[in-house]
Amino acid sequence: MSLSSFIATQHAAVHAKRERRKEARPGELLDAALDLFVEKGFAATRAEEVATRAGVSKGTLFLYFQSKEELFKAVVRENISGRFDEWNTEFETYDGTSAEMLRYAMTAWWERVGATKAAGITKLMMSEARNFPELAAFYQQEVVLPGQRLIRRILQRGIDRGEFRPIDLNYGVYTVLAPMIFLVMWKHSVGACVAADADLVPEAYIAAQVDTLLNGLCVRDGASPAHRKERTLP
Amino acid sequence: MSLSSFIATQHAAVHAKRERRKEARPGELLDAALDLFVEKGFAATRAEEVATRAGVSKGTLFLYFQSKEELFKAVVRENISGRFDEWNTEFETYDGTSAEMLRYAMTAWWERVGATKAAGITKLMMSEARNFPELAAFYQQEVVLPGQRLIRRILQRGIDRGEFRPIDLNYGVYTVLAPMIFLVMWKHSVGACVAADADLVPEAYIAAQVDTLLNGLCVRDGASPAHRKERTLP
DNA sequence: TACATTACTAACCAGTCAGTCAGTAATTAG
DNA sequence: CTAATTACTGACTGACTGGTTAGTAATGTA
Repeated sequence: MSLSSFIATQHAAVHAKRERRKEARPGELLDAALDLFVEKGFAATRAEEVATRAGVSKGTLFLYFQSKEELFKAVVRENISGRFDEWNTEFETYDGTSAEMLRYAMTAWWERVGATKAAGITKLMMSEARNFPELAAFYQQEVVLPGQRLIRRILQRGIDRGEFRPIDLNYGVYTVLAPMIFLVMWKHSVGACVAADADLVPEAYIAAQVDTLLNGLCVRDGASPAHRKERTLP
Repeated sequence: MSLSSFIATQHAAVHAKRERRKEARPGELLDAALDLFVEKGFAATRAEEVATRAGVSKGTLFLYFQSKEELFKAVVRENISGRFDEWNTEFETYDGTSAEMLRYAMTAWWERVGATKAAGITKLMMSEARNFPELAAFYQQEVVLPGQRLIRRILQRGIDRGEFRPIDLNYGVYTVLAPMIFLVMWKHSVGACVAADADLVPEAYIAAQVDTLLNGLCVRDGASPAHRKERTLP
């Protein structure tokens, strides 16, 4: 829970007194909404619960956001959109090999997005896009397309430099995207309710995916990289 | 729509006459439920809609299934569980290379599962597991664990034969699983409502994933396989 | 202190939905 | 043909929810 919504909750619990804090409300409502949307999804989150967690009544929520859908859009804008500028410039100035760059991108993505609540929004959209087409279109424009462009640029760089094989980028993008989306989905579904999920450590998962992505499963013809152990045939 | 539920719908539409068909009802209800669960998810599917599509009233649905959750479990048992015996024996008798085997497994999975309505159940579970923990536990036992064991056996075979690198199988399983789950999620979310999805052809996607999975993104040191085109440095 | 403004609340509305049950009608038994 | 059985119906219940609004109380102003 964020500091502001903690304070809001304390206010609601301790003082029964009604307060007027026009500037703070939207932020507190957005924090509460993010928590609940991530935890329960869009459809299953009740407007009144968001309001209560933010320390206000349901009426106040609809005073600041004209509908539940608008509330959701505001949450996306607040937490996801606008991060892509930062990422794009970061990768323009990167000067290592493309393999290193891809590894860095995927590990950094986990630290800065995958492991945060923002990733819960990705899971939510994958889950509920079909039932809320307007939100899906919004998210597609605001998040998916920018993300795909970024991945494509990394792969294109590797191919241009002769480091990566000249694969079809239209599918190569998904080769990078799929393991990340899968991890988010898994952590927010199975991971949230099945105990047996402890054996999927995100950092190790990402490392394993990058390794296979770069080097493949098959044994190699050429020189052995350090990580590969030799093995005798049975 | 299956033949039986088509007949049921016709009955409901044409004859207003009430019929007694005790043996046919469960199957028709399960067919209708599968369609609707796949299309709208578990929570968003209304019991009455299932009944109507099966050509009966809501009361009749609850005559055959004691609750919506039990209806869902029956759908899973009918459509998914019990397919694993067939798969296991099929792979026990396979005698090609492990690379071929993996490619075969993933393409066959798409044809026999991914492209069918059954895959919609996978998407549903990933989406709603958190809100329905009991269903999640059921699905984990009935579907997820058997599936993971199967993938693990394929990879283990490759490693035992010296065809695959000796990777950590606990993560290797996800290397194979992730692209398939991602495809299902994508097709059932973005693919169901965003037009720009036409550029993801499942068969080509699977082929690209298998290729990268086996050979990696990086250019190779050794001899070129047939599919790899040589490319001059810029 | 008196009045005006407005952030905020709580009761309310209209609509939804899983699950129930008294009753109806198709079928079978006697 | 009558009576018993039972598959089936649809109206109903009670709980819930997004959104509205009349009214309340905190604050500013004079």
